[in-house]
Amino acid sequence: MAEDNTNFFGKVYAVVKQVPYGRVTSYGAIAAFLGAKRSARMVGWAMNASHVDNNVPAHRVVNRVGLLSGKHHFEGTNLMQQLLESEGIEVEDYKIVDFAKYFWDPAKELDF
DNA sequence: TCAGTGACTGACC
DNA sequence: GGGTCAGCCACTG
Repeated sequence: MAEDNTNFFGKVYAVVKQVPYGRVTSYGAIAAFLGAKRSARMVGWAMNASHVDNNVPAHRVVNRVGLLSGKHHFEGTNLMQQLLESEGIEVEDYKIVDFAKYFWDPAKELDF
């Protein structure tokens, strides 16, 4: 399941859970960190499957430009944005403002 | 087994 | 600056 870091999904969950409060990362960054940069879609798919696991802050994972591409997968139409704003992240029109400022790179900040 | 699909990304035009 | 295409891989019917 989510805690099993032996498979790709498990690794994705493990990384996403390490994202600090008030920070965000991208699908590509996670994929690259896991050694599968070309498999960013799998990260997104993992998020799709992670909605059953509340411990996975999927709202902190956005695409490479900071756009909340997965907002429609959250219950409300703006739940994802509200969650980010509640963490002090500026979000405008479903897009993170100063994305680079809040960006958290697992390859640099994390060390598996 | 095969084909379609997707919460992505980079390259090209 | 924005639209399109191909590559990537797991899941579903």
